[in-house]
Amino acid sequence: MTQELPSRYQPADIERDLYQWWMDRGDFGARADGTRAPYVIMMPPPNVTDRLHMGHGLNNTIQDVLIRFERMRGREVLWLPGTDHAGIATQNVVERLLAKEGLTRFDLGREAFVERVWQHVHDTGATILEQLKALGASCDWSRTYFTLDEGLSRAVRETFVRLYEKDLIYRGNYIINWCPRCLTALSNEEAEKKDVAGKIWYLQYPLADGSGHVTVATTRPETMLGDTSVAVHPEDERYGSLVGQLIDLPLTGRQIPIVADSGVDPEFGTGAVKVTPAHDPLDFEIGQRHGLEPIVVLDVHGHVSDDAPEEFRGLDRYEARQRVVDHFGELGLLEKIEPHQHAVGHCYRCGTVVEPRLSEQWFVKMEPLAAPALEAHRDGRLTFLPKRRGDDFDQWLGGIRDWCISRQLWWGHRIPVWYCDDEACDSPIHVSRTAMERCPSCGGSLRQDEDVLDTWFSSWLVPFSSLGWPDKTPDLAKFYPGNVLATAPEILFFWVARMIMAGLEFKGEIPFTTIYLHGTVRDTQHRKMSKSLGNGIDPLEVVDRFGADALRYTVVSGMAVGTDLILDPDDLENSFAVGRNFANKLWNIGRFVLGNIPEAVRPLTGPGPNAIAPEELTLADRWILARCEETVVTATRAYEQFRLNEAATTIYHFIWSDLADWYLEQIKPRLFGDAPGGDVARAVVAQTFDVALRLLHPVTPFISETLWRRFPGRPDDASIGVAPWPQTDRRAIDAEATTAFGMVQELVSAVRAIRAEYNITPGRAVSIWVSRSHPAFEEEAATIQRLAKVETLHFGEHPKEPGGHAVLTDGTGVFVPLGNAVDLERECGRLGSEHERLEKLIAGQKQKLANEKFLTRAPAEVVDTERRKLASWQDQATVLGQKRQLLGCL
RNA sequence: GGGCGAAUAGCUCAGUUGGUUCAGAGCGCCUGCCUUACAAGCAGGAAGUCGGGGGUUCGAAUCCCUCUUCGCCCACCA
Repeated sequence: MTQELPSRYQPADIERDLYQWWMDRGDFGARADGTRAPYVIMMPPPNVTDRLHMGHGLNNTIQDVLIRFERMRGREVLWLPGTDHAGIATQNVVERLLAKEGLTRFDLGREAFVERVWQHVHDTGATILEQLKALGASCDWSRTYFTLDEGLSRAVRETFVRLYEKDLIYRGNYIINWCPRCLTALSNEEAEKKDVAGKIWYLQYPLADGSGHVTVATTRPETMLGDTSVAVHPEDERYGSLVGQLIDLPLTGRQIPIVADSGVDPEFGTGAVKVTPAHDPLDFEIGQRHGLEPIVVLDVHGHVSDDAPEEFRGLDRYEARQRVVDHFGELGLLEKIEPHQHAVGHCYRCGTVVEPRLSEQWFVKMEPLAAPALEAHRDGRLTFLPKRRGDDFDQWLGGIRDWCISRQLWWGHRIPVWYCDDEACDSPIHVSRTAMERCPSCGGSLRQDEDVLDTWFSSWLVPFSSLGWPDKTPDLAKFYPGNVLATAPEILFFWVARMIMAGLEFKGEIPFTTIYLHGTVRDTQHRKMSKSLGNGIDPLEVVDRFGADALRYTVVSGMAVGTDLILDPDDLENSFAVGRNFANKLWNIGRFVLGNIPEAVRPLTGPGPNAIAPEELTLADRWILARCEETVVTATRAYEQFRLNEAATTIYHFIWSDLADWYLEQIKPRLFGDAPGGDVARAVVAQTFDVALRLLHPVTPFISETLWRRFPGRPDDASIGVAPWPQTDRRAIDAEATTAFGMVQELVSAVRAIRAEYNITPGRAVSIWVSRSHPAFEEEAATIQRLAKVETLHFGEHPKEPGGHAVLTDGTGVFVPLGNAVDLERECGRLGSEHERLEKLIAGQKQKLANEKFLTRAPAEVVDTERRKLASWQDQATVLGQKRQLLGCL
């Protein structure tokens, strides 16, 4: 595979075909029967509501980096993709589409509506998978799942039945969060608390005996229509004598008692609470304790129900609120109104203010499930990145409440419960793994529960349901438990925590050990990207314009663990410049390198007759090989520790600064023509670039593969994706070469700086004097001459004439004669400020080294280092002083 | 109301356990270059009292306290 590369980097030309080639090879598929150690990541299944956004781009890039890294390291890698039916979210999307046609789901009826949703998700589901491919995601597509697939549905029913049989699922009448728009119950997590600037109304409730009134404070006056009592704290002296008395509840004609309950906070409001058991969780509990019959005064739409006084019936809750307040005002019972900031639950899918409402629902008893999960965290089996997310996890599990799992929706897993129609049946409720027709106890006809399950009730099973559970499949045996879960922190409770609980409950093991909770993609104002704000970025647009590699490199390098990723949706060019520039650079390096190693290169090591002997290597060769080793060590460790940004930027720096800016420039003369040493340079550049590409492959798969495959002698069927990860060998790091070539770099930079300072045109060669020789300067003299455009390199004392001066860190002086070009004043100023800086450093350092405490308490090696630093600075200062004298500055 | 995090160059952010190469990168900006891989580039440069104050230490961007400003999570004070 050595055909020539196009001269321009056009990602679109390579990515699509390359992805297909990978697919055809089958490297993304995992083998359940293999002997390699498994490495498993479950993709957080994107919702089929819509195509992917940049957050998915980030999430899946991270996963693919980890997956490709481990695949190259020889693991049996399974990255299992899927999509989520996303019950309430998807139903909402389709309902909105219907609304545009002037229809509601009720116009269609359940069956037709569900059919309509299926149509929608077929489209979006397919688009999502295509988008993932465009990003380069190396998933095992043969195992792709959808949470409504028959297999996963079977797992859902299985778990429901098992939990029911263990008494961990129950049905009951409790206060739940109700969305009056979606017309369904929500879990506590689905009711997002948002701070709202509201009001608190102080209402006077007259005592029935006419002896006065009790003032209650409320943020929801409309609920007073359903009040069944007023509660005070039992030890609240202000109200002690009133307990047991009756109140004439205004507007309703009802009388309600004053009760004492320790759930009341005497500090808040007036210390007297109006109790609405049907519309408030605390009130519900108080009602239960005092045997008060709840009155549901708000219906499913949030309108006042028929159990309220006639004049309010049918009113929207906010209209009713105003009407109630008005009435109290007219009756002279409205004591005061205060502004009040408080947290109000909002439906996480439509944003409507949820209404706490008494309703019969199915629940999962969570405490027994949470305990083992808590333990798994506390005994260190779970690792959270960043660590502090583990505290959130711990806190949530510690205070966990039961999970309302029934939803009054049509799109989702139907609850596997059947009710007997025969009222006389003594066992009317049947929970079953399979459809039931007749009542097993009385033979009567059955009807299935109309409701569906919370969408998360299928997602929490994914780590094993996607592998065939409850069957004992080879996949399950090989790939459960998995390793890493990478997702956004928003779904830590919805999904991650529940997966851990389900894994422990149904499989006896945590489903993964590392939980990588990455940041959020935000715009330049740090706002979360969203459709409604119009600040989203379509990953496909980025891929089209700059390539998947540019997208991937940008997001990986730009985000450390625990931080967000800021991108400007109005300036994609700038946002993705880092990745785009780097991809382009790689391409050009590739063109240069591959164009200069047209044939197989000599082996760098080994006993073969053609192998390169160590003494054939130049200093530059040894240096770049050492830098390459260092990069392998650092990057590998960074990948292992999930510091992907560090891995990416380390490799970037090696390729761009070390390899391209220095090494490639250094070897050019050897490469051109039949210059001596060309074979060695080719071998070294081939080796180091090959390693660099492999290190980089997890981040930029397309371009690394494209270039890597074209290396001379590469078999046509070789793929970098399954090439071995570079070995790390610290012993191969040649510290001496690193230091020595570093001096050469320093010298070249010093001369360049002087040239730039005095505007010496790039074409004009100069002579330079270096105060003392050094083996590195001798060996790389030609390099110095070429890279700094030096005609003659002199060693020793320089002529006494105007020129530019510099001092290297080891005290070596550098002189560039400039004839009349030199501006003496300017040069003196430059050297003067440099000298000043050094003197300050020296003074501080002397003080430090004179400090008895430092000498005795600091480790010997630190003291030693500091001494050497001082010596070096003093050397530099001396040389600088001489130069200044020569120039007549002093 | 509780818990937690962040503040480093104009912008976006690195900085692993306090001490070599600790004050860095990319973008932006300034200067000069179309040097036959790359102008999406090359070379050089300006720019930060590491949010304020106090403390611990021989030594602090790094540890402790405090203040300010942002942000996140949790919460049945009606």
